[in-house]
Formats: sequence, structure tokens, C-alpha cells
Amino acid sequence: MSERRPGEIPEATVARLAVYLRVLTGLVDASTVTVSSEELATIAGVNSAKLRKDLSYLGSIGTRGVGYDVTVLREKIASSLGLTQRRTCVLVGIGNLGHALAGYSGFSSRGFTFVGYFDADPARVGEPIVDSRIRDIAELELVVKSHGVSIGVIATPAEAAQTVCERLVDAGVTSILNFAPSVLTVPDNVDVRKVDLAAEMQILSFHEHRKSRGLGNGLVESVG
Amino acid sequence: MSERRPGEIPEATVARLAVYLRVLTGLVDASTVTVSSEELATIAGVNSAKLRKDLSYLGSIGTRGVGYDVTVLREKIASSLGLTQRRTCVLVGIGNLGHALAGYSGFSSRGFTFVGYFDADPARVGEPIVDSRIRDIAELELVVKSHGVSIGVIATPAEAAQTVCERLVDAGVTSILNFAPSVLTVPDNVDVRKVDLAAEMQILSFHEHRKSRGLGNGLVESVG
DNA sequence: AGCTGTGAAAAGATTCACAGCG
DNA sequence: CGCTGTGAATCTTTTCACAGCT
Repeated sequence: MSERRPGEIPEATVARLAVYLRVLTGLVDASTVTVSSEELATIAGVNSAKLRKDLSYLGSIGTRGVGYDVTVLREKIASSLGLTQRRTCVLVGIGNLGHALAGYSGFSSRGFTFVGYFDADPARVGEPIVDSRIRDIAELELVVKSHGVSIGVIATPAEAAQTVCERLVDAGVTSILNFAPSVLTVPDNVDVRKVDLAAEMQILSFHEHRKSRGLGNGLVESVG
Repeated sequence: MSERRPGEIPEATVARLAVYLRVLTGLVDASTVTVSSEELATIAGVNSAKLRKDLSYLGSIGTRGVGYDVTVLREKIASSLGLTQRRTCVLVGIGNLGHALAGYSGFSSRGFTFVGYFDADPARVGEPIVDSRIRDIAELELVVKSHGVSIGVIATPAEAAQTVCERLVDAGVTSILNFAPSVLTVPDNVDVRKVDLAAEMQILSFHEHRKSRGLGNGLVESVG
């Protein structure tokens, strides 16, 4: 296919823009005015060609011979990610992890407002959480609809995740962040991202395994 | 280049093997004996061609006309991921998230043994955690070396992450799972994976942004 | 017949290398 | 000159489509 329309930012690039944004916020705080692709790339842990290619999807923002204006670039990335408007979110499943997520200040400071914390356990309902209280899951649809919630975060046990997901989607949520170790099935218009803690550990385990095999003999054996 | 040696499993495949493994464990629990690529793929949320290609890197495990033996396949994936031996781990940074991670049963049940929980805050040192107590970060090197820890999990604030990372690496850790919102610099032989909660939300925000732009103008042609 | 395993094609992401602007 | 922005080359991942085994 031919030309990539403005706004057609590749997935891999979108994921990195969030990193650049954080780095740039740090640079703004440090009163840095301009930054070169080389410098920014080093701080962000990527190479400069990739960084420039990523930024090129946002348009031509830099000044040749100089670099990027830190403030301008940060604004541009924030608006590309749709972060100029606050987004309302709900969190479902207030166990250990749910509490940790509720307490994470990084969400609020980055424009995400949680308007409801839900749990199915009657014993937990009513408990204080952040500046609010845990609500009964029965109220989920009501809250989602009345606040026009766009992102649902699922931190329930695996068994409950698909049902919760369906309720969120039926109520109008179109983006889901899933911490439950289960695969969610959703309609095409809904985006799901998953954070799979055990999987991350297993991927590291694979690389450990790989490093220890063939240590010192130059040979890799194995094969079933 | 030329031929892919046995054991040369692509990164993208490794990440999915962890998902297949979980699905297969569910099937074993449900006493399922064999499964086709089509069935397994559906449950795992991928297409069957990808699944078969992924499994082909482990060797020829299935039976044509029949499918895969659930137990055999699960064993094969587990051994490929190096999960036949338990791995020792440490967790550094016992705040909200650290507590949640320490309480997550999915690690232990999947072969990861945490041999130390560390924090820099003297007020927290000595507090009970899981079946142990929070230790002073000063003991980090001692514990890592004496237990031959291979995986370090970092759940500290961003400012502390790089220092903790260096201490882990110097003590011999070669794999790191980083929950702090910061980019870690490590030697080539060390693997880092990061879980960036705010970034995940921002990626969803991007897609929300994308969906809402062009709503009602007929220019949007479905969503990926 | 049915389903796996896999070459080959297509799509996507990264890196190279340099033209071109300030 | 120095640094951005970008086509072209390369590498990786996904998808297709079917040969080949049970």
C-alpha cells in the first residue's frame, strides 16, 4: 500500500511515544530547552534513528542543526496520544493488586481520573479507597454510563475477568487494561491491553535458561 | 541469514508460549486429552497459523489428523521456557505495588521462589511479608550471592531504580523485571523487561482518541 | 478425510545512509 | 557544519496455502 496518512502512527511507535513523553517531562522539570535526537534517544534507551523515525510520524517538529524544543515536542506527543483531555476510568477488583493500582499516583498525574472502584465481595464494599469508597459491582453500569467512562481496568481473579469485561463493554467502555491472567474476547471496536505478570517472569526465565545452556562449551544441544 | 538453529525461538513466539502454557494448564485441569491448533488458538486469542508456526519452533509435537497431546505439549513448552527448574528471585521496593507483587500466588505456583524482600525505608524493615520479613536493602548483595538469585524484580520509585538495578547486576543477577517508570541501563548480558502502567494507559488513550476523531464523518474504516 | 508442519509471500518494524535545511 | 527527516535496504513477524503424514 502507498502513503501513510497523517495520524497513522505504527503501534510500535505509539508504545515508545509514552516513554519519550515521560523523558521529556523530566527534561522540562530540569529546565532543558532543546534536545537532540541523539540525547533524547540515549535517555529513552533507543537508538537515534528509531527515535527520529518515530517523531517523523507526528510531522516535522525539530530544527535541523539544532534539535527539538523540549516543550513543543512534549505538547505534540501529548496531543497525539490524546492526553489533552482527561479520561475517566473505573477499576474492577480491589484485591492486593487493585489497591496498589488505586494508590498509584502516576495515573492521576497523567490525566486519568478514576470515578469508581468496584468489587464483588460484600465484605469489601464500603471500605475507603483513595478519596472514595469501594462500590458494589452491581453499580458498575450506572457509573460507567453516567460518567462516560472510556477505560476499564480489570484486576479481578481470572475466572471473573471475562464477565466483568462483557459488562464493561456492554455499558460502553471501549478500552480495557487487563491484569487478570486470562485472555479476553471483545468486539472489534474494543481495545484490550494485558499486563501478564507471570508471563513476564516466564519470558525472563527463558532467557536465563538460554544463557546457562552452552556456557563455556560453545555448543548448544537440546532438541527433543 | 541462513538456518535458524534449534532453540532459536523468536522473541514474539516466546511471549506467546507463556500464554499457551497457561491455557494448556487449564485444559489439563479440565482433563482434556488432545487439542487441535484451531481450538487452542481460539482459547489463546491468536490465529491457528500463528500458533502452529510458534509450536513448530519447539519441534514436531502434534499428530497430523488429530492435534496435540495436551500434557505432552505443556511439558514441552515448560521445558523450552526453562521452567523445569525453580528460579530464585528477589523483590526490591515494598510499597503498595511491592506488597501486591509479594502476595501474588501466580509466581510461586509457576516455579519462582522469592528468597528476599527488600526496602530502603528503615521503618518498613522487619515488617512481616508473606512467610518472611522485609529486609534492609543493605543485605541485598549477601542474599543474591548466597542464593544464586537469577531474577530481580524492581518496584521502587523511579529515582531509586537505576541504583538498585546496578546493585543487583553487580551481585550477579542477569534478568530484571522493572515496574519503576524509568529506563534502566544494563550490560549486554543482562535482560530487562519493563511493566509501565502509565504507558499502557496512554496507549489505550491513543486508541480512544483515534476512535473518537472522525466519529460520524464516515472516514474511519474499522479499527485494528 | 483431517490436521500438522512449513516453505513462500506479505506486512511490519528497524536500521542505514544521506539529502537537505537552518 | 550539525542535525533532522526520510527513502531504501534489511530484518522480523505474520499470514497464506498446501504438501505430507496419520
